[in-house]
Amino acid sequence: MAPIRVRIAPSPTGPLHIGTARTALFNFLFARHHGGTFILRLEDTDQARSTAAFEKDIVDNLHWLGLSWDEGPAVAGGEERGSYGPYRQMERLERYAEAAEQLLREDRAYPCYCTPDELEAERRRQEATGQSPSYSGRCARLTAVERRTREAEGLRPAIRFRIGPGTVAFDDAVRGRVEIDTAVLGGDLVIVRADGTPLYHFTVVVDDAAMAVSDVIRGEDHLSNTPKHILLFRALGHPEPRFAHLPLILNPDRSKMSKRKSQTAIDDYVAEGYVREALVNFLALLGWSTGTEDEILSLDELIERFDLGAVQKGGAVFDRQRLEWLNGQWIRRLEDDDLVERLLPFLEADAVAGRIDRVPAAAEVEAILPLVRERLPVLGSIGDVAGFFFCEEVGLDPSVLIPKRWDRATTHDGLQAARATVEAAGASGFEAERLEAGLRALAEERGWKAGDLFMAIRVALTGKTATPPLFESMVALGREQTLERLARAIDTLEEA
RNA sequence: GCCCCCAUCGUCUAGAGGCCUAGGACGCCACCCUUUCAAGGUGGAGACCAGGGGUUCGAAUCCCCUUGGGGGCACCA
Repeated sequence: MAPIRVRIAPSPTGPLHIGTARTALFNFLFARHHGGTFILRLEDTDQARSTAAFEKDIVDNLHWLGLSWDEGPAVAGGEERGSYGPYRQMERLERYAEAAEQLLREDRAYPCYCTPDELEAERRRQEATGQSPSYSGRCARLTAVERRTREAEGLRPAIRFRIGPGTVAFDDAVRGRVEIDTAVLGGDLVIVRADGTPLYHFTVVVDDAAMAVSDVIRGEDHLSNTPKHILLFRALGHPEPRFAHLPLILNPDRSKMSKRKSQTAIDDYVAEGYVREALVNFLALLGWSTGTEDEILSLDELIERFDLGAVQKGGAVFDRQRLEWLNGQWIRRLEDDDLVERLLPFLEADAVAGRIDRVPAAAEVEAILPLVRERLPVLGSIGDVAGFFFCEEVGLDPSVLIPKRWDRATTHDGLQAARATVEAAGASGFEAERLEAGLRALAEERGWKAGDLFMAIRVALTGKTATPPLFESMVALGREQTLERLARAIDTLEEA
């Protein structure tokens, strides 16, 4: 059997899309599971929409996800590796020209002089009469003389591939046998534009053939196009690869996931603080499952257990809540120093945005990790959860400062007593258990509910009612800061 | 319109004829833990397996039809 070679072939006409990432992942898992080769090919023949910035976004984010490829551009705009290159379609133009030439020579393709306007009009007429849009084949039987006449008129032809009668069948790895009548393919297919640039259905086949791709694993949106590809493989005299069409990722309304209805750019998820492990884990389980009840799976585990045959046929709705849960699971599993390193950029962003006053050192972040770890649904929440540690002052709203069951006087009283207690504990007593014991004793002595006292202190120190554990937070904040913030809260109550 | 694909809790899914009075996870609800928020633990609600016909001793699982949903039909990818 030929070696396993699969590819992901994004076009740099937009940022890396969730769906593309999922297709890349499945190709990657398949290749790694079988010890095959994973290829990245950039389909940049749509020059009007392709940009270097999108290429960078795609390549960088694929790297970020950890989906390393064996052949293709190593980095955006950079060198390529692999012996089947080049891996950018705009650099493969001669090959398409040659292949088109071959098809022309064998009369499996022909020049078509119809203009876009004429074709558009034809399509309109067909739709108006309830027919399905299909090229009439007007230029299919032009004689050599007729062609010369048109050339003499200065007309530049597109090239059309002849779609013969019959039915094309293939065995899809996830769907089983699929048969499609070629009559339904829309007529002879344009493979090269009038300006000489090749079209997708053509380049994909020429390249998959040239790159010896063994398995084409892609989204279900290509299922209906597969017969065109198979016909092209045959015309080119190349054995066709195996096909596997993955179920689509869906918007909440079950339509194909789109930018309009969902957040589709991987980069946006990165920016919010989703970790690669969670995204990969989540995407892998969208449309595939291990058949067991295991849900938290690392990339290595996914590789080991991946099975194309176990892929679901129906589309899967992208459920953000489930992704968020998985993200929390993975954040809890990261090593301390790793998590710190991933948190730092978010703190830097918070500082730039003025949400915190300074960027803490790695050691400081590591020190509060136990306090914040299980409170981070995404890395980007670090500012909300722990920002008060890195602010000079905290915003104090008297109405929040005063606990529900307390009034202003009690709160003032409570904070003053608390401050005295903390101060009396001294530097040596500034330790979570001692602080808690001292403050509990204070509450008891004054007949206060400990929870109320703690809440007043919590808000005084953090400005919020939902925070990491209080006493550990006091320790992390330091004695001086704690006393200072308590004093400021007391002042605030006096002024209000 | 035509063609293709699909169909188990709201969502992701387990299920390859008897183990299913359909299991797990997310979300939701309750309780426990608890200084708040999380996390964690326990329990619960939630699917007449889209509907109807077959096949079979027996069907979520096989076949057919219907319905519903999705995708594709470009000189986009």
